[in-house]
Amino acid sequence: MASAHVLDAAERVFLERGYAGTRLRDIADVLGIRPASLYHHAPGGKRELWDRVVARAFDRHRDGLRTAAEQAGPTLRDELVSMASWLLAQPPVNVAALAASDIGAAPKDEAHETAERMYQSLMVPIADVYRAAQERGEALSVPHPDLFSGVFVAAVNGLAATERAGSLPRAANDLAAEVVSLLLDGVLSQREGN
Amino acid sequence: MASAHVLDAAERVFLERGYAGTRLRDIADVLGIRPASLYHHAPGGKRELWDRVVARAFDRHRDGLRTAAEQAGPTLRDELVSMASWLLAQPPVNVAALAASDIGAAPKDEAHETAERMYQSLMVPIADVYRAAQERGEALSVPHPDLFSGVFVAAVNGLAATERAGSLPRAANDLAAEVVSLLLDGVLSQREGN
DNA sequence: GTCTATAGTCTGATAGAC
DNA sequence: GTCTATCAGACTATAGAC
Repeated sequence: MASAHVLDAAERVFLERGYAGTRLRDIADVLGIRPASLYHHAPGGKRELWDRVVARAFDRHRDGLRTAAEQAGPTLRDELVSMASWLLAQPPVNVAALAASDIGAAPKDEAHETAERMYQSLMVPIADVYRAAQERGEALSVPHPDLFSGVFVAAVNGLAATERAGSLPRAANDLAAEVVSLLLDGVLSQREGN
Repeated sequence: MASAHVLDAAERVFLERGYAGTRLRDIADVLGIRPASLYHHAPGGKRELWDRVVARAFDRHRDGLRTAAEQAGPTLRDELVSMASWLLAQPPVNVAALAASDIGAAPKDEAHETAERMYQSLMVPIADVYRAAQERGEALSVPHPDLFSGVFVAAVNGLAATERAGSLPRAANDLAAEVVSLLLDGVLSQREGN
């Protein structure tokens, strides 16, 4: 049960309004059915839909980020640009903010589980490529991969938000390259890429 | 009406659970009063409490950021470290994510107003010091102040979130200096400060 | 797989006493 | 300024027909 079609609709609404702000009615409207019909696809109701949506989104991010890194060039910069592009191309709004809004509301143990899953799916893949680059001797000045990955994800999401606000009209690939350059080279730098 | 004490309680709960996830009961519990009593302080009910909390928080951020910049040294780096420190010392959780959770839920015109207020209070003060530094010839490689301010706010918030997750135990001032260094110098750089 | 009908609960809000 | 009592509406969820 709970076909991809139903989860797509649920994800769209949950991402836009958060868990508490979403009514079953909203999801049903997107599908063109009645709220009661949702219980055929997800007997556990609203909470089951949420859990499935979050789990699927995090898995997608983990796989997408890993694949993006693998398909990219050999340098940290190439890998990060590829990952940032993938993130920027992702569905409207960021999964992290979505999950964070729920973390405050959900029971403590469930919140912790969500936070852990987010960490594993978003931070770890980035920290991994960063750590590998460190071992290759590429990245030096920021010792902690976790610090970098946290800032990276936040920066890309912030960039996406700023972009959608309309104040920065330009292409997605350019944006990815620009934010990566900002993090790798810094704003004071004038050096050429690598 | 709506004393600071009441707004403090409301802000604490709203910041933690978001607008939709907050019940008047929760705010009343913090104050040790009954939900109905809240209507004496805010006749407009939940929505009025929210509006006052958001307006006050944004004003506080605008003033706090401006003051932090003024009290800091003459360089962009000093100003940004001061601003980052102030942001990191702010109440639990970030105002941006809070507002964003509401933007998806609120009516379109109100959402636009909230977004505009957030932009004016968070992005503009940072973009201002960045622009001034550009005119002094300090910052070069990122042409758009809006791009930088968006990434800056997001990075600091992401840093705060990562910090609270417990994986990076260290002092707040160090964190501020580190994230500013990351943005100004980049991770590949090994140069000394400016 | 979707529907109607409805139960049960929660929540925002109002009225009026103290 | 806070209370009790209460209403009206909205929401999740269930039961059972089609």
